[in-house]
Amino acid sequence: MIDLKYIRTHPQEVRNAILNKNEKANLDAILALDENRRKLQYEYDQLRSKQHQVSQIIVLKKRNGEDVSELLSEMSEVAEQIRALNAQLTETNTQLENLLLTIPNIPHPDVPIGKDESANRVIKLWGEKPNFTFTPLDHLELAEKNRLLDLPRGAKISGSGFPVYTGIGAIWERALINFMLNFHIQKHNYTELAVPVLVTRKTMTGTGQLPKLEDDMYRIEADDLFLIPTAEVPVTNFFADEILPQDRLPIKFVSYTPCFRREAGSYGKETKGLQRLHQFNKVELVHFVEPSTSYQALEEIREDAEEILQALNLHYRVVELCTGDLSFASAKTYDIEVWAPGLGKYLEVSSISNFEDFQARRANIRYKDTQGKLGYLHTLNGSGVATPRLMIALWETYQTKEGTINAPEVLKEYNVPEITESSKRW
RNA sequence: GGAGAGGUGACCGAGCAGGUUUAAGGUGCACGCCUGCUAAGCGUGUGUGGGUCAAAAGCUCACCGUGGGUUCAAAUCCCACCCUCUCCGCCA
Repeated sequence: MIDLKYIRTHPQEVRNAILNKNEKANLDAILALDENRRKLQYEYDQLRSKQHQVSQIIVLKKRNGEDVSELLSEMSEVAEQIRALNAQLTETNTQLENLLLTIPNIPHPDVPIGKDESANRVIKLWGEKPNFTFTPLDHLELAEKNRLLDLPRGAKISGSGFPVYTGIGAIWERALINFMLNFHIQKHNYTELAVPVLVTRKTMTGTGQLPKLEDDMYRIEADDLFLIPTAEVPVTNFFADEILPQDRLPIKFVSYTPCFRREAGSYGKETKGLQRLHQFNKVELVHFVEPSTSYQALEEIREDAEEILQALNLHYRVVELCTGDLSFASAKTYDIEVWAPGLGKYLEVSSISNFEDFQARRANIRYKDTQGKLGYLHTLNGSGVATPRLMIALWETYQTKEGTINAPEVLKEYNVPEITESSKRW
């Protein structure tokens, strides 16, 4: 959420942000409602103040046995006006709040302005595309050969986009999650959180998924709960409506959860194999920081996520998103894209964003600085990383001429078996 | 799901047969005084948000789980909901 006072004083800047992000929001309506609200508030305050004063007079007169019936009937009218004003005020505030929730975050000035991903900037390449002496298979072919996945049965159980990992495929999945969690906990000093995957509407609004993306969320209608699209939602809201002392910052959480996305409107786009799913697993990194340090923290999370790919020795690139490709709540985002040799393309495995105080305002997360002053802290997060596309890159990168798959060194510590002919155990 | 108890400021805790309580008192915290030092004691201050103001001060409004309602007036009365605890039932 953008500060209403800021909108009032910098309307053009907000207008540009909405435009550059390809969003729609009615700024004029907000400004008009704001003005009306302040007018109503003033009138309401005046009348309430009068009511308080007369109330004291009534008390005194009654005590002296004087007649107060005239005052009462006079005040009865004032009360009626107050009720009417209050109703208008409540209505105005509700409308204003609802509209405010539709204003996207303002991109950081450094972010390249652009309509879509064609304006994104590749800012880094790490490693090289592996060379094969044979034509590499894609992950689906490899999975079939080695019985690592069963997508048809997943579709039978739940519909398309709900994968079943089988045998060693499942073991690798579990090991990867464990590896990434331990890596961030031990090397990067994160605290692990195991959180609910069903959350309330308020929680979903706090991080900015609602109201905009309701159609993309799975919803449990009977209880008005939502399945989380990312651990960002429950983890960031962990401190909702709280005030943290500055000396506790930064706070860094890592959390593994399954993630659920309806992907409404994206059917047919890059859906082959594990590329786009309704349910997948992800390890997420979340930071709560003092505002002046948030861009430093953004780089830190990017490095933390990159190190996972480095440890697995996978080629990847880092992309800085342009304004048109930024998410609703983000001020600046990096995507990390890993190379998938079988598919012959880069796949997004991590998205790292600084939300500045946008989520903190929505979720009401503040901090108290050393002078005792209150302010909204900054929140950030990044995938560290999502497993399906990571798995694609792993299988496709570590495949052999025989169609088997070697295990990366770091996963061997997790007793991950090599994937060979004899791996087909069922 | 049923029955009961409860939800008040950083914390504890009074107020709850409506009106000088614009939330008592205590603890903690901050500053000051006193003291050889510490402790004790004394004094002062001590929330959040909105409005007004160039800004600060000041003034003012709102906030006693949340949302409605009754009333000239609500922490206090009424209704609905949420959360916590205890017991029962049901399920793991």
